[in-house]
Amino acid sequence: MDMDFIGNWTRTHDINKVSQDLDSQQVVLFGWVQDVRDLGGIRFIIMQDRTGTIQITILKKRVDPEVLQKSDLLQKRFSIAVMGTVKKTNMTPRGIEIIPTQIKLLNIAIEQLPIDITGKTPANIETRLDARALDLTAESTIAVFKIQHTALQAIRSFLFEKGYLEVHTPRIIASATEGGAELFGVKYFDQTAYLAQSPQLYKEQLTMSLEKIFEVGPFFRAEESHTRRHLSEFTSVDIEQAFANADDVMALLEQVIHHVCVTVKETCSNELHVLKYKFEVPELPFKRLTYTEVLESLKEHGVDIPWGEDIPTEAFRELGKLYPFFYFVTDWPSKAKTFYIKPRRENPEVCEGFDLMWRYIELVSGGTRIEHKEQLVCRMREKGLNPESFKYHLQAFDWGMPPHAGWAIGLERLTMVLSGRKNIRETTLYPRDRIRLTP
RNA sequence: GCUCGGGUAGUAUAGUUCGGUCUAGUAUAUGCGGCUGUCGCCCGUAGGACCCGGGUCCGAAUCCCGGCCCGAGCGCCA
Repeated sequence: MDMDFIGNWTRTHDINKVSQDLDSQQVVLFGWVQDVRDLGGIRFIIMQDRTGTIQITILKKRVDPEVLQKSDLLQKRFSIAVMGTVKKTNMTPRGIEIIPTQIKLLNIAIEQLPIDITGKTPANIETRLDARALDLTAESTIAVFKIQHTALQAIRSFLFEKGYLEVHTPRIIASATEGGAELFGVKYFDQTAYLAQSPQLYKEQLTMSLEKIFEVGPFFRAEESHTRRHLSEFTSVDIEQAFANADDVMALLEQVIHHVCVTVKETCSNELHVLKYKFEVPELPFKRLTYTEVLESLKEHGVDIPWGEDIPTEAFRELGKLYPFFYFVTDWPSKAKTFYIKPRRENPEVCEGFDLMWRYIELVSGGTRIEHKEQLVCRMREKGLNPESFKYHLQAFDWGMPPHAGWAIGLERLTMVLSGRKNIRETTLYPRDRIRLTP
């Protein structure tokens, strides 16, 4: 099949920018064939780009024979350019259609696509991920990532506005940053290195220089987790701030989340409509429950957890039914949190760590950090960690480490909340999990 | 890692309980033909599948054993 060249054509409009205001004007559109409906004497080409779809209408008796001939060839996913006239009409949902004067065929696709991109016969997530590049062309999939983009943009602009500096810490590290989560090892010349599970230690160190920082980036956990909310590679939105405590960063966090919800709701109404999903902008402040209150609340509903134990998933699911929106869980037992979270001065059994939950999903975790070296070393030992392997981190505490606090949002989990997806792999372009390493 | 559940055309599924009209049904997709206002177009037509290996049996998609792959939940973790 002969292909055309773009030549001197330039795109004049994104497809969603073509409106009734452009009636009778000539436009040049680039995109793909999403669907062809041929009724005999009339043929409708549904053309798609990342912004939406538009109908190209071909009246076979009236159209230029060359255009007709070209349109005979078109199949789903063929990449095309269309020059044509915008026509106002009451016969399409958008009130416009394109009457083509010239069509260029830029590239072809196979006849039998591995998944249905129009949504008529939805495929399972596994099948979709195997053909992810194609799956990502489905309007509903695009919608998820537009929402993610909008959320991230909202977070960034909010934090920039508040004076946070965006930073980039290493992904390749020499040893465990936190203990706990398993690390992926990598060959690093003649040494063994690891993929970072979090920017935690670096961002803490940066509070003694840049004071208020944030970072968005991928982190890696070599856990055996096999659930709808875990990934081996995920995107973390981290902040850390000097001269602040848990209360300060919780207040910041709920404002960030609120701003994200408002922004997504305002600017992604089409995407939310495509996804058939609605959410309410949460009211501030978010509910704050202490760990002890959570246990009491669970006990009233028949779930008995001894104080000090971690809260199992099943209990969180129960809790999510009682508090179906955003809520904080604060004042965790010190032994249930990592070493760098600060125990409360008046009662060291509990700490200044918190989680922001959405129903049963842990969206964010954070807290006040320990700023004194001796206490930090002491906590490392309690957790069975060797302070020697943290010597480069610990030396920073000799140089005027300020009191500080911070948090980390799981971006894919936040996207689940904002898009109503129930599997985290739907909110990641190319997910990596216990099983999947491709595509 | 543990416990369940599953593997049938490109996709999504029915059939498996209790083996036999299963020559494996349906939808959608694909090919071909028809149709001038569709928008999940419609109508006709064609081709297309029982994860692999072994066993029981006159007979296995269905039962048994082994393998491979996948999902959900738990644990771990965030």
